[in-house]
Amino acid sequence: MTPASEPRWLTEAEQDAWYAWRRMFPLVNAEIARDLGQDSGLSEADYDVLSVLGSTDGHRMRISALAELMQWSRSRLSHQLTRMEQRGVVRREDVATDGRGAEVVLTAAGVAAITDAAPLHVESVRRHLIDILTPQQLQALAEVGEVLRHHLKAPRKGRP
Amino acid sequence: MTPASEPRWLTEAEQDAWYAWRRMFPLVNAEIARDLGQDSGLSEADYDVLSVLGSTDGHRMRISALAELMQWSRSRLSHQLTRMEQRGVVRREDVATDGRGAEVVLTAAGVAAITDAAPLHVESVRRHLIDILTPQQLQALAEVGEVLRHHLKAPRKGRP
DNA sequence: GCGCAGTTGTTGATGTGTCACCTAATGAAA
DNA sequence: TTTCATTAGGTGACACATCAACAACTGCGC
Repeated sequence: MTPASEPRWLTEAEQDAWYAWRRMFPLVNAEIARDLGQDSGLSEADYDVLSVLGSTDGHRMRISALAELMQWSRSRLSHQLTRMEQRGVVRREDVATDGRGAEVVLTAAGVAAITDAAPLHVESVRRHLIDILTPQQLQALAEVGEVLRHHLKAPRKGRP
Repeated sequence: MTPASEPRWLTEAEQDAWYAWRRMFPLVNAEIARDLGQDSGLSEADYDVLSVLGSTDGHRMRISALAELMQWSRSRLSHQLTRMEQRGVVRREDVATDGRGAEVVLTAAGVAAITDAAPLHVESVRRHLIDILTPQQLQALAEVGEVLRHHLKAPRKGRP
């Protein structure tokens, strides 16, 4: 087989972007996750599930649909729902039209949890991210996210 | 106690930035981590430790210094080093000047692992992030990282 | 020297994500 | 109807991160 050619190492500017990328996300998210735990006793995973369910009508959703919407594996969601079910914030229900399927439903406690948590969480996100950046910087983030998401769906070329 | 005032919900533009933030990082990093595992049999944590040690002279470092440099807890690093030591890529050594202390040293296998992995990893990072974005977007990322990192060290104001 | 607070590094328990594998049900083809 | 590939969802083993607790050692004040 042919020997690998010398790789294109990162330039100074590229390294800056790469290190920023690697560092900023875990740091900021850790702050937000810490707030969420202290303020509301929820993990980020808890919050994400609750907030999606909270914005559906009937506060319910087919499990596989929820997994796809959140871009989670079914396995991960199943484990997460088991934990949340034990804590009483969601409930599983069989669905009549498909014997294999199941739905998740928010319990009253679940509705209360997300209703209480949401305002505090928004403030936390503002404090640690949104209010720190300029509108231009926020727009740049959204733009980068758009480009990357688009590229994931349709990669320009496969592995060399 | 006083009732909480209505929170400042996110505007459309702010939501775009927030969703981009939440989604792009895990997705892109999962791609890069997957490449790393397939190409080199390493986790991201493995790679980070190996690459830091590989760029020190003597291929060795005091454990607490390594933890601080990587912004890891000592506990996390200790567990990680135990796993890596079992796989033979690093070795722990007592340090003479301080009976409490210890150093990590790359083994020959460790040097080979990082030497082999680095070029493939750079290509992967280019493929999934760097080469997709324009120089302006890369600079924006670096700038945002800088602002956020600076803010973490000196928050403008405490919790209201 | 003696006592003691602080540091270094490790360990075990717990919670979570991933992977491979499993069962049950579906729907379509033979 | 019988077969069979596919789909929905769950389970158990493992890898990893975090937390609290711990032992060993240091270096300072006395």
